Amino acid sequence: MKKRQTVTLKHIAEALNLSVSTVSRSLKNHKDISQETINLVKAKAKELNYFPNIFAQGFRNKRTHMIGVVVPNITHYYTSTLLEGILDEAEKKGYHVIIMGSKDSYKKQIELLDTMIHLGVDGILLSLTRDTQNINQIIKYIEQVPLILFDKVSRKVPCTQVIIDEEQAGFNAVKHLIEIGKKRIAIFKETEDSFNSMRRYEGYLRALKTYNLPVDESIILSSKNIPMEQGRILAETLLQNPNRPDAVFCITDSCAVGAMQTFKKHHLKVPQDIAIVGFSNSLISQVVEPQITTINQPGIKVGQTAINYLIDEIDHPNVNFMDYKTVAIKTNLIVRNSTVLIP
Amino acid sequence: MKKRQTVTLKHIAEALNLSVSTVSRSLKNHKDISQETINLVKAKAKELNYFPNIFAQGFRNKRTHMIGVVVPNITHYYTSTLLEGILDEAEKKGYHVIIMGSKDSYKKQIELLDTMIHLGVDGILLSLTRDTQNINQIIKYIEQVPLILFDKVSRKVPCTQVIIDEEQAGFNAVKHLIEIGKKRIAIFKETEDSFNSMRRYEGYLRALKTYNLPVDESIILSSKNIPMEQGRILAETLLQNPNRPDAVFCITDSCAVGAMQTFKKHHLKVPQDIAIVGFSNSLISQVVEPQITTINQPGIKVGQTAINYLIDEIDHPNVNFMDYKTVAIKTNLIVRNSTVLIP
DNA sequence: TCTTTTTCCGCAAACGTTTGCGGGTTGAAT
DNA sequence: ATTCAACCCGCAAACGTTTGCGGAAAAAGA
Repeated sequence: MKKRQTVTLKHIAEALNLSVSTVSRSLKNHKDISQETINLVKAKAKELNYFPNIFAQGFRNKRTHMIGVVVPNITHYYTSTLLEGILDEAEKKGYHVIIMGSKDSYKKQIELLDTMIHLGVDGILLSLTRDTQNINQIIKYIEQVPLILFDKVSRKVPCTQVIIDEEQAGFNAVKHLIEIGKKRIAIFKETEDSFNSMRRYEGYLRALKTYNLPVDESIILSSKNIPMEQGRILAETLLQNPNRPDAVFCITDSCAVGAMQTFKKHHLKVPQDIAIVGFSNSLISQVVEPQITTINQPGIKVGQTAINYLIDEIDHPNVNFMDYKTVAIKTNLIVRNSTVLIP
Repeated sequence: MKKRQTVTLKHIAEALNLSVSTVSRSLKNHKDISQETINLVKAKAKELNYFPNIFAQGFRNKRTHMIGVVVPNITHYYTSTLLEGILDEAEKKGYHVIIMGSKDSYKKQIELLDTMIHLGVDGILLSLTRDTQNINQIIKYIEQVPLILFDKVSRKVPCTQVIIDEEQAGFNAVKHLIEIGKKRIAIFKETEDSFNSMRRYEGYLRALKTYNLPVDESIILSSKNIPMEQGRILAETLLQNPNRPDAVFCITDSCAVGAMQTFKKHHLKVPQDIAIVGFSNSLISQVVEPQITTINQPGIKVGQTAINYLIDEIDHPNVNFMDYKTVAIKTNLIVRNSTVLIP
């Protein structure tokens, strides 16, 4: 390993018999410098393959052009689409991204945020862990650095938030079930500490209300989190119900797959006997038989939107504390064979 | 947004009536400093919540404690497990990670590597794009900064490489098919420019040879890349074969799922009529019916191993150019219903 | 011709940390 | 009492970039 090349302003200055300051100013088109000199400097800079030393810059100014991203779990498919949007957009705008995973631990989340601050990031994109109760801790960070919430958010935190329109998505899912003639629609959801699940549930309720269907607590099933196994368990529970529903809206695709497996095991026909709608349009929703009708979440767009709002906030630090907004990205329903028979 | 707190060595020095240099040395246990002073300084540092300015440090020394990771595609599930291993291990070792995606473009890959160098990363973890022909470009980077290849690698690049033992995995997959009594085993693979696929294919050949089965070119099917759709197409092709195979080893899980869909469409029984082995142990291999026997790749371990070798190389820059090695992480076969009937 | 303005550029300080060097103090050895 | 280590610690320079300030040269006005 050789020492890496390191051409500095000084080299350009010496080659051109100019001062370092003139070179520095030329490269950023300072008005004090003649166009002639500017051209000269830029040419020489390109010739020598000059690149500013990020650390000297970040040290002198306070800008580092780095953005920190903290998410609960990196290996989740939807998360990776969010990250893709973030990374692409960041690169376009000349920012670099540092990603860290909090493993859904509040304590770890705080540690990571501290690290980010100390690393000197210009701003932070945060997706909250499920057990984020102590909002005050988070608020302290907002006072130190531009921070916006995305995906897993909380209304209680006063900052800009970018999410998908969970409520509308839930509404559309149930509306679809109603439109295909289902009358008794169950829901498998998470317990109250999940913001996303709560909002989807609100959509469910609004749809029932809009179409004058009764709300029956006995077919509203919750559990702490919803992996596939939980879908099976809730499905078993549901089948105990003397008045079996003719459809179920599952808050996640995994849960929907688990539920479907159980229904099939009990020789129920999907969608004739019981229709299923999932959430996420994950890969598995497309490979099971029948394929699952689901909500498509444009993760890339959420990521892009989030980082653009963040960069905007970084560039305009004057914005008022109370001047934040919630941005809801629209979803779309993808209809497949778990709700309607397509030849 | 308030200005962020910025406790420097100077503050500690003034509070203790010491010089900045003494404080600096105390914090790194320099032998010139008395234990008494060291304790004093460390206590005050903690009290003031001092944290070294990364940029001043990275500027002064040449170490940045940042590691660059370049992968073809972030949204791939296996990639995300690799990243998880990398991120966790990096954090433990006090490094930060910058991730960038090359979108499987060679040109973009080069751009990203340049960016990483200019960013001043201490080392680079690289998973090659498929179309990486010009190895010389890559070698230039090796001369500038510690770099190791992982997952998607090339033997031609002289540096440490961390991969799974693809050949052994391929061998084990086919060996399993032979052991359950299959005699005529097809393979769906990628074309020659995929290192990983080539190695798995070699394992396939070795297994046939070991068990004295003939190699039949007519049931060795390749295509440029292998998504699910391609699995269906290759399966259709295979069914044209007058002498139908009784098993197929698919180089990816997606491909296996596609193939299975086609076989079922043609009313073939899996595994009785034709058995299937996939590769990756991805989520979809577990949700289709029947579930797919597949190779489990410990992505987290690969990631951990890769970054540990890299950090080692960073810490010992004296190592010789030719002193690199290839590390192959063992895989394991997960047997499911696509090869044997489990009640 | 002399002053005033404009244009263009260099000087030097500053950011926070690290480190070679040199100097002061202490205690022990001569 | 003098010398000599050993032990602590401070001075100052350096890393590459940015920027306020001041000044020389050229252009304009009188």
